[in-house]
Amino acid sequence: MIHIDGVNEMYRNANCGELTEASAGKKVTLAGWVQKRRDLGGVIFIDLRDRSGFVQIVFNPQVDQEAWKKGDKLRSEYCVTVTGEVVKRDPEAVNEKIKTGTIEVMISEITLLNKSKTPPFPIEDGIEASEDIRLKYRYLDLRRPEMLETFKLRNKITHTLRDFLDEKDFMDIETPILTKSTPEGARDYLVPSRVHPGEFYALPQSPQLFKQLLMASGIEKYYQIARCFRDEDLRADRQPEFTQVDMEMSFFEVDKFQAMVEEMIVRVMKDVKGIDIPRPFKRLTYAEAIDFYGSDKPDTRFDMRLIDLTDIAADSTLKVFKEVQEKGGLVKAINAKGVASQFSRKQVDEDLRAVVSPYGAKGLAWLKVEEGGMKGPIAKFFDDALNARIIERTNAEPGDLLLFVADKKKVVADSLGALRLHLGKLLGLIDKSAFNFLWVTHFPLLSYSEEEHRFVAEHHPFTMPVLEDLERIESDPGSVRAQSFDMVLNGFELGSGSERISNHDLQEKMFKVLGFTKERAEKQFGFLLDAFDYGVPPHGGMALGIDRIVMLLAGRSSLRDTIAFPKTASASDLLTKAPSEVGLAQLSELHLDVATILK
RNA sequence: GGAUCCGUGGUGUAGGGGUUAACAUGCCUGCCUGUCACGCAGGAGAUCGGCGGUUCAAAUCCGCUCGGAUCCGCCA
Repeated sequence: MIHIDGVNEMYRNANCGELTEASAGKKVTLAGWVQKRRDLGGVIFIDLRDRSGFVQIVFNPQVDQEAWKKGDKLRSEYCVTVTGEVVKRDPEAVNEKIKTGTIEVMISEITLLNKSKTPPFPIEDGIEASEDIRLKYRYLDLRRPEMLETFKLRNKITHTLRDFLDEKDFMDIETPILTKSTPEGARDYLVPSRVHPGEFYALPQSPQLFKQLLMASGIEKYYQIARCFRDEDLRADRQPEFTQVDMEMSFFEVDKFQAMVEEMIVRVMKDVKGIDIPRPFKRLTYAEAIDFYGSDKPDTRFDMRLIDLTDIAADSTLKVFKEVQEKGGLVKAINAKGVASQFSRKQVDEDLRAVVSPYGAKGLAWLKVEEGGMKGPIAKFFDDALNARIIERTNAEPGDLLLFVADKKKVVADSLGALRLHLGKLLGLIDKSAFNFLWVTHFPLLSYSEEEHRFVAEHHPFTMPVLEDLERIESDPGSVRAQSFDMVLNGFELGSGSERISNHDLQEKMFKVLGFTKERAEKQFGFLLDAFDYGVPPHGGMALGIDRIVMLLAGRSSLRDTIAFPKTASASDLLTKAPSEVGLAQLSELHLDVATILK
């Protein structure tokens, strides 16, 4: 695992974790860190760790008095190189719990390379140290085997991706980090220009424009493992800088491209996890995903679909149910099978309601299905005929718990979607070993922004509309679907792709629909429109988030565990203490000091 | 921008108006030649995140603040 090729043979000619009985009798030189010391007074045992694992080394005064004396001084995380003979352990001394437990190394020579302070937390798996301590001493945290394994996994994933894309004739091309700010979409990180007072570069949210320009350049197939930057608030699965495998190709055919991406994912899953993922992947349209699961990135490892009961609810005597329909809203429910007895009235009204309320749901109605009727505070609003219809629609049986939200479409989808996920986890309905890849296609091209009082691009402004919808782009922009697709894994969005607009006039029209003046479109994206005038091929592509892939394949719950030096929720780096203040001289040089700004 | 939770020896926790601030582990010293969560004996180590307030008395109650976590908004 660590290559033994003589490049550092003064320090090592074998790896700790790879020694086996086959090496018994050989003299080896190892280099690594003191994992654990067991000093029995005479003989001293030390677990010596390197990147490959660890092995027990033994200091015995009868083997070498000098080495034994030095061994007595070793402490946790001291960095050493040792030489000794590999010996097979006596049968009763074998430790079956460790990989190298049948052998040990009798040390005759030791060189202390560097001492260590006592580490703030033990360098081992499953530690309890809080995350801020781990991040402050990230270099120690990364020494822990489970962290090391995650980065080995990450390396294997990127390696496999590169190999695959290289086989498919994609060219790895770097695009600028200092680039142009395009305020559409996420907030940009800005970099002040020293040479151009008052002007700024932006760090790329993605290489989108450059990869499209590369298609205009005749590159035909491009990829990059690209760092992207977005100055938005963080989440457990969102960091301000993150890595994508970014792909774009000319003479683009959506289905063929998707098939290739599937092949790539299948390769990764096979090479990295040894798991066979069946193809083709499941597909849902955006509309179906929202309808069935209340989410555009549904976790399909369990079912529990959202069921539309708007029509039945409207026939009840419950006022809110009737009114919702008149206002264009929905009444939907999920059926939590067989768990009615697991939830007290209080648990539903408090615990489950707390799940839906952040999404704007004003209430969570519920019915417990019993033999011959329904039970619950709203049961009185439904007669037997309605109950029968509900039972039929929801496939309900005695013991089931039906949970209803009546509200605007978005609130119903968001809140029941969240409740579905919550219950899936709580009730153990999720097969944690499953990897459910899913395509979600045909997102809306545009969505109305209440804040900006205009339509904004759902994906980005370069996405090709579904051609048959195009006639409605001015009359009913919200109904136009996009030639876009997301890849979803176990409820996480891994990435988005689309066919791009490659026509000057259509791109101009899109900018117009998005509320750009001709001048602003020209100023911000003129270079792209110009490029479209020189025989740009039809093209498209997608980008997949590497950090999230690593997170899911490594079974971690935080993106931070997949990034060597991540940021906290407030976007700071606890190790380097970035961001930090800078001096006046530096600001002045960048024309950012108060005096210059006021001038 | 908003909500919730957390902050006590190096680390992880307990305590919750007056305590010698408890426990585990780690650390140090001594003893120990077959341990592998080594063992045994002893020891050091905490102004309870910071500031302010209430009180005779604050680690404990209140306010603000800093830091961390999760979520909503936000994330083309």
